[in-house]
Amino acid sequence: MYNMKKVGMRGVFVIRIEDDFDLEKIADSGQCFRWQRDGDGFRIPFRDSLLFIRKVGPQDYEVDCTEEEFDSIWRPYFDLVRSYRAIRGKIKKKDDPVLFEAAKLGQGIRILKQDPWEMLITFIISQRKNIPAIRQAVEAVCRAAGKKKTAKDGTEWYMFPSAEEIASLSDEALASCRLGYRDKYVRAAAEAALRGEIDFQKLSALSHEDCLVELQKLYGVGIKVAQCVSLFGLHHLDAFPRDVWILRVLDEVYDGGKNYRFDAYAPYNGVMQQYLFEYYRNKDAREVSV
DNA sequence: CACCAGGGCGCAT
DNA sequence: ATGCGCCATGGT
Repeated sequence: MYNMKKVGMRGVFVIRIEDDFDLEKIADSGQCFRWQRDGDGFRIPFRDSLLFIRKVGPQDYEVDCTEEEFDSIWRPYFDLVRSYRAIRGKIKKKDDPVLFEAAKLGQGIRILKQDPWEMLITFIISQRKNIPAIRQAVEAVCRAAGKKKTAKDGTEWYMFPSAEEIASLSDEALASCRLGYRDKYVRAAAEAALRGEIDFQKLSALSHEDCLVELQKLYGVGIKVAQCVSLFGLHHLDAFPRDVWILRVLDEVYDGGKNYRFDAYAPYNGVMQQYLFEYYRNKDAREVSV
């Protein structure tokens, strides 16, 4: 626990996180679509838990769970046992000034350990959508099929639905989530899961490459979605999803990717991908405001 | 191996 | 009001 020590304890307590950790940047990084801004903090749903977390000092965060819950659920979720500062330190300015700058601006981004089933459905839904639209569609699916929960403070929220819950939706109910042509992919994935054809335990034990091959056997899952599930759901940190922004930066800066040093950053190419994604997606806005 | 359709929303114009 | 583009994929 080199990057975290507790400062107090109660149902609400404050933890100190000394490693790279920036809630705003993680929330904006396109890996989680259900975080909700609440006052000066965030409400974060994960499986059957809801965490409220807010920054109360340079490295201090107030959380509304017990210490045991933080250690068993949220510390793994935030991947706090790993040093992202050390990963960032692998980037040398002279080798790659663009990635160096991206990582400087993206300091604080981490790769969350999210639920693989949720990631599969979420990234199937994500195709050809922008981030606000993904948020809306995912929330609609949760409201239509997920279990309703009430947090300790009375906040009502919906769990991400299981395969059974999604499969049991009528065509009309699923259509009401406005997933467009993706609804058939979502239904197919739920039915495949019910037939026992998706075993995330087995997938996470496979090599990253074999894992991608297996995921792509699912209807509606191509290389991009497979990489996202692998990175954000199975925590294969070398997975490198290529969305339009990454293809753009590879094309414009790295000669179509030929000059990008994948070998130098293995097995953390996925972390670098997050820095580049964030950097390039916000490039225009940054240039206008500066 | 190239297109191309298919939904719907965010966002700039 | 209107068109363009979005963390793609399957079909032809």
